[in-house]
Amino acid sequence: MPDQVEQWLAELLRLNDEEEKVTEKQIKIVQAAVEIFAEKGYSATSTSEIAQKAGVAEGTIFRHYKTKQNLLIAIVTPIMEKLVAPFVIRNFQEVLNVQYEHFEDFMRAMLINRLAFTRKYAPVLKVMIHEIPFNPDLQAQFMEHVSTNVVERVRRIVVHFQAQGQIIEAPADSIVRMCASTIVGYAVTRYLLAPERDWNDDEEIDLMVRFMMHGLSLNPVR
Amino acid sequence: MPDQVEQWLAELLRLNDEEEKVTEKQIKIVQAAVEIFAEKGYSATSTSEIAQKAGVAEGTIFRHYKTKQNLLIAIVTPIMEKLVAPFVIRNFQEVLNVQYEHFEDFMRAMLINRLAFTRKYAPVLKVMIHEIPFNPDLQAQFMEHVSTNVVERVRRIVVHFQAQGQIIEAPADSIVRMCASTIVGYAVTRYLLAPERDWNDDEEIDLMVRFMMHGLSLNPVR
DNA sequence: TATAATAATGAGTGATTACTCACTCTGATC
DNA sequence: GATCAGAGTGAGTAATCACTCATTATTATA
Repeated sequence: MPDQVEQWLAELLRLNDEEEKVTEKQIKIVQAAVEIFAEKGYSATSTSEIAQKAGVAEGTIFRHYKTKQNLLIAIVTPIMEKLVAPFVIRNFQEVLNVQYEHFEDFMRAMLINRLAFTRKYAPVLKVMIHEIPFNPDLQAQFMEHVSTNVVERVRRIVVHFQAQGQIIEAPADSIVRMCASTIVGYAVTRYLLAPERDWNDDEEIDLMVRFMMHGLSLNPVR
Repeated sequence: MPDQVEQWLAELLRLNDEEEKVTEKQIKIVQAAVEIFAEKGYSATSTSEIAQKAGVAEGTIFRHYKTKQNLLIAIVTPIMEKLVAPFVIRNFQEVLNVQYEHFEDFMRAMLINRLAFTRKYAPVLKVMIHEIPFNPDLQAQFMEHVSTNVVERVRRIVVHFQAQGQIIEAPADSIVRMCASTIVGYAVTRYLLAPERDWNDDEEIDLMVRFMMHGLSLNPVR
């Protein structure tokens, strides 16, 4: 776990905002904070506990992150950005038209890609999910990134495939929500609720794609 | 909101364990606690704040609920039991065989029923969802009620309809999870994420049933 | 090696925390 | 009206909270 966290941390924090200097101790702090936040929740975690686990003086935390809340934001923000990154690329719609002739291919690709992301950042995503409802700053971030950017773009894709007659004519928002529920439901079960279970990811992905494709198909049942 | 909360509270606490005496102040305390827990989270809520909002001395809270954690449990436990109640009735499977010839009817009935429940107890369910991952007692309760009771029973129903050839042959757990994701995804979006949006519940329910039925149907797509 | 700048420290701060307890209040029973 | 039991109180407690700051250690540049 430490190795893994340090790996993506170094990666993330460095390419965050034009090469801000990040010290060893900063990495240790974020590392420890993520672990404890994910285990006991943000509010139930004390800064002294973080300092102890990070092997750092408590003052060091406040030297780099002025407040405890600031530390939370510094942890969640880059992950939130990376979470939506694949949807915010410039030529999203064009890539789609060219590369994915069928809705199914698009869904499978996205599913595999974002599921790998979830595995990689599971602890931070857990903290994110839990703290968004109680933190106005995170709420604003979430609204901007996920609601405004992602949902709106995916909506357009749904409309696109509806016009092609590949999926049913129903409110695009509802279609987006049902697909998102299927995927998020798996991600949560897979990595948060029962990560120790034996999972056959390939089989589950095939099943979900089938479920969603059939669910949105025009064909009548039976 | 207060009226609503008081209504189900009186109803709940009274038929909880053979008519334990519940005072006016106890109702006020639980009422205030639920509201603040739902708004800022359990750990971020102080007992003094609860006392203030309830119009009660802080000592009164600890007279009835020995600890803050105890108060949380006293709030969540009865709702957790009611949440799974429809699945735990004695002759669940028989009712099903007689009353619901088709999988679709069963799903629609459950969907409507549990969605009404979610609307009624939304604040407590929010608290429940947020605190289960961090509270061993609630975790144990959830495992017992939801995992052991509900999932196991619904699993058997899925297998039943699979044998009848009404739905696809896939791991029953996965089918249960995908249906649960669809429903929970709607409940969360409807009552927690965007409760102020204009929702057409009947249309959404029809759409979800269609989505799940098509998703699990045997027919090949296109 | 000297100097400047930044990183790191940890004892100390007032505020707040969950919880206690000696006490008062209230209403039912004899 | 005396007695008693439980409901309710609120000042008080030790512990812990996020955060500060004067001081020291480390590093980079000259």
